[in-house]
Amino acid sequence: MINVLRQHITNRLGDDIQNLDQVLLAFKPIKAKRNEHLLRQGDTCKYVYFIAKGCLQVYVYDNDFNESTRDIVTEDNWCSDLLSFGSGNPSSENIRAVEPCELFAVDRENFQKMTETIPQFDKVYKQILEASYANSVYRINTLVSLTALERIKWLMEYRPTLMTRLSSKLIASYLGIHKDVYSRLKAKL
Amino acid sequence: MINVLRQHITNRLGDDIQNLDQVLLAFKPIKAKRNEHLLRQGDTCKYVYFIAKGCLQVYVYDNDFNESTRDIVTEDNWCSDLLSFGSGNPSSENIRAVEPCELFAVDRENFQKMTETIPQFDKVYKQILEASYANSVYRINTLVSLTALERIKWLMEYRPTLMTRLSSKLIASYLGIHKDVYSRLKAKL
DNA sequence: CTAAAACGTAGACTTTTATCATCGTTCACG
DNA sequence: CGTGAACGATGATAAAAGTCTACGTTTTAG
Repeated sequence: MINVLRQHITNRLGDDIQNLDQVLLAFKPIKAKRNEHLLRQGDTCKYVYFIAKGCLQVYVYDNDFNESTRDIVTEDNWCSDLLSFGSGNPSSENIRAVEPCELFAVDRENFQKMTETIPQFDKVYKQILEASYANSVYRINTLVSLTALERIKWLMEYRPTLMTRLSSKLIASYLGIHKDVYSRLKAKL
Repeated sequence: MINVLRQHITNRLGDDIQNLDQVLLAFKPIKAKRNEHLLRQGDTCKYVYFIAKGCLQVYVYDNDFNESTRDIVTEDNWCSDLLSFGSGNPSSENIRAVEPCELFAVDRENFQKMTETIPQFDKVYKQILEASYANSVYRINTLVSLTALERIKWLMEYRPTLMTRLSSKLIASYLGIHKDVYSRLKAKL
């Protein structure tokens, strides 16, 4: 399974990477059960996770204790609260496995050491950041410029597999609408 | 005015930076008039801007050709469409000066050369990315978890100067609500 | 300086979204 | 297995947000 991570990195940096085995050793394999939490708000985010298999939800609670999903991350991607991870400050977010997951986790100490000593790993970090940022930018633009119905259509076009793979409740919370509304609008397509 | 940029960098990296003068030379001073565009959707974003003075709006158009503001960036911060800038692909965003601005612009060629050859500048780039990303994460969480009224209160608390400094129209578009709604809700506080 | 344009507020009204309750269905777990 | 909890759909209703018009004020540009 670690080969999924190896492949991910070589795909991005080419296969002439020194220290790749050393990098891979810093990652701990972790299995997360469905609904298991990897991070709770108030705790410091101690790891960056690479998802080899499964799906993670990053969410916050609104004033009425409903979940609002900032991001849904699937296999072959990275997931963390990078802000808390980088600063050591308590996180305001929660991360939960919405499917049984196979993950690789790297802690802050190893992560920082590698970004400082292994230039290739530093590039990986920048790519994680850039990809996360790109994703965020698109998401903000959809949230501020589209209606609920348009956001549903957007998801169908750009991340169609999510809609069949995940519960309606989760999709609705990702789109920033209520599950009842999602159910009705979806029926009208 | 270039000293604002010099100060910004030394504040973050300490003042023992080699090549700082070389770095600063790569930045072109630019004055932008109120309402002048620095980027139009469809064009490639050629520069990263440092704002020494003034305020920039990053926005997209929705289906009805209304502006939806992804971000508002003020002095002592960086602004760009990093996705288009990094990839060279056409941007889907627009950037406009909402006040007369004094900017420092660095183009892609110089930027990439510096990230590769000057480790200190690479750190600056990572900090720009991290700050932009952190900002985006907060923004997504407010957009998915707060009502219009709550978002107004949020802005009053965390970016109060924006509310007095900018037009209601712009603030409303930043909050993802219509100007009429913003006007009414504001009156009810 | 002045006319035109843009802006901010307000009222009336429509549409969209949220809330609440209900009811089969599905799913998880003992 | 069976049973209790979670889920998804739907109707009725309430609340929130959007739309349109109007009007006085401010800003802009010639």
